[in-house]
Amino acid sequence: MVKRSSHRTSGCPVARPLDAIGDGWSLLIVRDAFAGLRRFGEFQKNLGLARNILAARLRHLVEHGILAAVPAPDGGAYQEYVLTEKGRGLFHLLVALRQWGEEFCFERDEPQVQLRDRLHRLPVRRLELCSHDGRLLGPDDVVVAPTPDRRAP
Amino acid sequence: MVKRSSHRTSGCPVARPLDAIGDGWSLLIVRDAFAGLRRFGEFQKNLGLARNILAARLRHLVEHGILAAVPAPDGGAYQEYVLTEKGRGLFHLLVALRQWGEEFCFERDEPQVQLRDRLHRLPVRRLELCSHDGRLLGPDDVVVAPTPDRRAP
DNA sequence: CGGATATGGTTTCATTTTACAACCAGATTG
DNA sequence: CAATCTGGTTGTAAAATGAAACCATATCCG
Repeated sequence: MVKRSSHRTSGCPVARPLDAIGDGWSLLIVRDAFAGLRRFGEFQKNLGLARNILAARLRHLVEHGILAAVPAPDGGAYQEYVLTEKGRGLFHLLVALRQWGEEFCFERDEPQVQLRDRLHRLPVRRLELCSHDGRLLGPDDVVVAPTPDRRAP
Repeated sequence: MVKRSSHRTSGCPVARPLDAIGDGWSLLIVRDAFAGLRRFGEFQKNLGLARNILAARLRHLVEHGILAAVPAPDGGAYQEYVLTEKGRGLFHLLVALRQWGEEFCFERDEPQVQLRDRLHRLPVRRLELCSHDGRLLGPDDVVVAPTPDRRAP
């Protein structure tokens, strides 16, 4: 083998993120971070993965700027892992994963959980992709095209 | 080692999908399937991955009901791989991945592509998560709660 | 103070997965 | 009927994964 293949140099914005979050654990760590978990032990207990793997994943997520290791919130001697702006940007991705899981990965008679609006405690809508003028868009309604030059002047 | 850990039995709808699409290639295959690719050779050439890995991934995606291997569209001797309903359900997930990649995985001066409305060729909006009554929701505006019993009567 | 225990990892080693390359079989082409 | 294209299936080596053992600090408890 030569090395696990990297998508760093791909020009496709679907491919590049997979280096950072394209494994079986990273997104679950991020999910737990959204849920408020911060400490190594909390993640380890909640996810049940091997500690060396968790350490490697946390390091990886920190390197990719998704989590930040902050030194000590309450004067404790250890560090905590908190979501960065980039990490919080994964919210819609997690919601998409969740809604797809809800719809396609459970039998009808299985107990399940759902996302609700914190204010009224009612189920949220499905994610929506809209055109500039507000029409709902599906797979056949979009095309990919070059982004206009964004270089600083 | 015992076996790569599975999330099949997890009750969390974020975790379960990762067995099906939680690796570095599956989502790219699905992306290409959305783009209209169907044949083994097309995927292989476009993705540049090893043929045995592609064969394994395609088999895996078919087993999970994301792709279907249809026998022969034009009387050809080989099969083609097409998205199922479940596979098409991954649209929003791919869009979320794409938008996150666009925003956080490119330098300002890199050439890039974006998603546009096919009708007017204008950039699409960001994905939106809305409450039942249409308010835009962020990470702090939602909670998870048990889904009411959905068993058939 | 001194030992027990909790926390946050790293190390070791066996197993699995990934990747590349070579090979093979059936269909198509010349 | 030989060459070649398509769609795979073997090898084989490197790398990732996972369980358990180990280690270094901190904190608790008597």
